Amino acid sequence: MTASTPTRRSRRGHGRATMDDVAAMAEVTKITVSRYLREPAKVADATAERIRAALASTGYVPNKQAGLLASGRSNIVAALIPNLSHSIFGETVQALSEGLQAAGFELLLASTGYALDREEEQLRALLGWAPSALVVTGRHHSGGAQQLLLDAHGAGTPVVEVWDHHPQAASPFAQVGFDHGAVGRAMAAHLIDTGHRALAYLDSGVDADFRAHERGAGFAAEARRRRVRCQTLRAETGDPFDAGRRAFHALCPSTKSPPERPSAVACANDHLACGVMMEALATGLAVPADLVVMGFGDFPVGRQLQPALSTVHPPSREIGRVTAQLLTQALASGERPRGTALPWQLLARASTQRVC
Amino acid sequence: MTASTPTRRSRRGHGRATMDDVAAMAEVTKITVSRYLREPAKVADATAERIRAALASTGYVPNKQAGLLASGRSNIVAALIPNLSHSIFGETVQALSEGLQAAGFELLLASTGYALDREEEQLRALLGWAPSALVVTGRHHSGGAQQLLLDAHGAGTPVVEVWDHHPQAASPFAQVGFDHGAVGRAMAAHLIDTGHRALAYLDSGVDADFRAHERGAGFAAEARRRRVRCQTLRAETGDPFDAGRRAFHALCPSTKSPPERPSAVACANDHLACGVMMEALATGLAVPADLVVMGFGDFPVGRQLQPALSTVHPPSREIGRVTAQLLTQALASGERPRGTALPWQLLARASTQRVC
DNA sequence: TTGTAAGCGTTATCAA
DNA sequence: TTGATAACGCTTACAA
Repeated sequence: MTASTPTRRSRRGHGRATMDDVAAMAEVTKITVSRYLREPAKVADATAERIRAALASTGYVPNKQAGLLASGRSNIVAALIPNLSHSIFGETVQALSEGLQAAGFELLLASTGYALDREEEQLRALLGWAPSALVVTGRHHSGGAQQLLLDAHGAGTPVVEVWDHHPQAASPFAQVGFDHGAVGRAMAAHLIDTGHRALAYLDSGVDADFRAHERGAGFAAEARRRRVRCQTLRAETGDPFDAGRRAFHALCPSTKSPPERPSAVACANDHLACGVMMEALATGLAVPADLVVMGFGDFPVGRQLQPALSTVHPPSREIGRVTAQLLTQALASGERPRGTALPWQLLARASTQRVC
Repeated sequence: MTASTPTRRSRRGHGRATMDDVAAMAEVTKITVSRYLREPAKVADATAERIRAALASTGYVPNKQAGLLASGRSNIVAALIPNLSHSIFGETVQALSEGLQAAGFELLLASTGYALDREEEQLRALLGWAPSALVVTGRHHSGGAQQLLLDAHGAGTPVVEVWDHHPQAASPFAQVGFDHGAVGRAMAAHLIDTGHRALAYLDSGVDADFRAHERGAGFAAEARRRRVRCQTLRAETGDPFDAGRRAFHALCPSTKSPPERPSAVACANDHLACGVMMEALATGLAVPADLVVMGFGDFPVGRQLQPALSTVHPPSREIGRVTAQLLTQALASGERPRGTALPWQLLARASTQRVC
């Protein structure tokens, strides 16, 4: 006993113990081992005991490709994310991963690096795993990618678009996120309500950051509706702090003062906003007295600045948590997942405080 | 011609086009299709043309479980990371993912949430995919996990420990990272060299953050060697900014002044350091005049603080990049990967500047 | 409660 | 240049 040299018969196998090895040691056939692994109750106690011993002594690890191929269903959820080094998506992925793991699913991850042309390629690679469900970011996809998603959807694979939830544009897929246009409008409204009549939106320099552009569009629309002047500027690519710094000078040349220049700048994210604010302070403008700045994302840095940065807190973790839950339910019941709009919060901190 | 209804014969299949469907349409057998997919040169031009057409019209996506099962090798690299919402690991994972994808590998990701007991479980799940290589964080593993890694290593699967590189402790696995003890010593040396004689290290509150503890040990050792007094405090769990704030009061009660209390505090990470510094400033201490603070990680926030936070810049992206490269080479050549020590940088910014 | 037979979709081997 | 056949390691369906 216990001498655990598994019977090696295979020519192609990779040397690990197989179910047959375990079965031989437990003096049963592999189907009984398989059954024990999935429905232990259906195996006699004595047999189970022998199988347990064999399992332990061989160090058996089931081969998933074989199992999935045989059963026809994978327990993989494939997710395609723009960028993982961005803590915002990191939180979503972390929560998604936790939720899925708890339910026995595995997360297969790919990132596009915000490159639209890589989306289709990556998606194709992910689909090769025959995932049980797909998670993609946003509702804007390249033509090829959209078709792949539609095919998967058509074949009954749940598809969830995270970080977006557009009230009108009826996507065929479930959306878990929020309306970025509404966020943009709320940002503009906040600034207008606190007395500003010359606004600017500093948009993300990343082409494929559609959600930032959408917030910008909402921002501009609200300004138009309220008949307030509004300027939009696209940030340069590269380090967002530096881009913000440079954008400040483009928006607020020292020769001008409001309403010639904006008295309030909203940014596509907190890092840009940070740059704008630091540079404003360095130039001698007071924040919020001379210039008001707000960002998006509620990055840790914003809370620590002097003055603290007003921003919008997105439901990053919630998106991951809810998506995991939705998918778990959908996969268990066989029904299509239904999207959810998740709440965000406008955090009016010191950087946009009205000065008396 | 385009009528693309694949022959559905299977009872258990999941409805996608298989290689047989493509073959039937191209009027060859599946092995020829398989060959075309892997070695197009070995297929006659006319045949290849028909296969291409069939491929496009069926929208065929190869089933990886089947391919991997048959070939015995997966192109999966499995990685186990403490936490993805932490931007430090996010950068590593992003770079790893980019490098692996470029070489045709896929990244299967799991996170332990810094829970040691989950490591073995997660590792076991990852191993089920018969990954071509394993990436784990650090060199401290639970007993079961260590055994699993050793087994994999013994079976010829490359194993890389990232974010660590211990000069003495000979790990059987390749290490790509740096010596945290050395970082701790350098931090202490920096503070002592700038005139401080009462130091403190604020350690991470996370039990499994072994690397932070190791930096602390190095820090304390250097202080001892230089005969400088040094105190170590474990941060509370929870929000690191708040933990830093509270730790400040524990370390520097208002009743004491140096050398009764430390004149320099090094922290396990920049967020803790931030908390310490903000609270010091709020309490009326000047930084760096009355108290010097430094962190670790070079988080974006540190550069933006007033004064800018001194810190250590770890090679986060480099670790991912080099690991991908190492594994790609090792898998191509069949040789074991060899570890690398990567350089970090101590960034002495304003928060530890000597005051004249 | 346990087992037999067939099959999942692909690739390796060897033959034509 | 192409194909027939047998794996790969597991699960489903159906018996015993």
